[in-house]
Amino acid sequence: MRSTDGGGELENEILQVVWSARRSVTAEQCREALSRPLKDSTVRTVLRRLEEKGLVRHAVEGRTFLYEAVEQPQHVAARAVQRIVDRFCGGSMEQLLVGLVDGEVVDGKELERLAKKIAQAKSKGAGK
Amino acid sequence: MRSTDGGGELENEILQVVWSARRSVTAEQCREALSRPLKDSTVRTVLRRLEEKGLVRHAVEGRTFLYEAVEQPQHVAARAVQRIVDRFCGGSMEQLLVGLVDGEVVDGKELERLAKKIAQAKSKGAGK
DNA sequence: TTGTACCGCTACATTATGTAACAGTTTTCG
DNA sequence: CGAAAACTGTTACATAATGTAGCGGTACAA
Repeated sequence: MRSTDGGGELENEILQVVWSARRSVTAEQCREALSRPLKDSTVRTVLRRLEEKGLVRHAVEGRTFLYEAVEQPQHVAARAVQRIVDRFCGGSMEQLLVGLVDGEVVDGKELERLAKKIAQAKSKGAGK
Repeated sequence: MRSTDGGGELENEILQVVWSARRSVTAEQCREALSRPLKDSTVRTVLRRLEEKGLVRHAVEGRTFLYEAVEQPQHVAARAVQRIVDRFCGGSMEQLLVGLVDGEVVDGKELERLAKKIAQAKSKGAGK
């Protein structure tokens, strides 16, 4: 296995479904939530793979598997970004940010505003 | 082809070599720069694939191919981050930043400091 | 002219991913 | 009770990306 990311497109779609569920979902519910009509075995296979990757886990309710996400999407995103920083920015978060602004992925001023906002929220919310 | 990223490990290593070169490199120079002993045909194949992905280009000097990077690593990183934001953060850069701070990939204060620094540098350096 | 240095093309194994069939086991309903 | 339904476990197979090379052709150097 290459990474602990969402990997392929279908895996990603199903992961989104799991995340969008208030609490947990069954394979069948996932299947219904998808746009394309896929066989239930297909959905179950993908869910199993996501579980192997540690992205979802399941509990057993009666005979049914109830899947739920292990991490919040932002955390998965954070880990992915960490890898990017390591791979392409020599581990420098600053270089990444410069690249983001430079590549117009985010506006400089906007980035500053968000950073300030987040830092404040962080300091206020008493470090757990 | 799945993406325009660095893809696999070897592709990434070779891409790093190209980036680390002051100007351009030959397949042979790449090969020498790698830790593992690989056949030159292997290195050339990977360079060709990187070129197909638009990550490097080559010029011909005499009979030799001189490879150079098309984009700066930060730009490739920026594109990768954009995809992550789309996939895992509903397109919200703010959510990503929150995730980064929350996941301790970067400290809140540090992020703020960097953002400020970058915004300033940006405004000063007159719009390109 | 004979290596050598290089390139173009082809090949092949492994892994990730999409997609599904089938078999086995409980419930459930007529 | 017996068959259909609902679920899971297992296995399969095709396509793509990637790692890793082999070979054959050609131009250039000694």
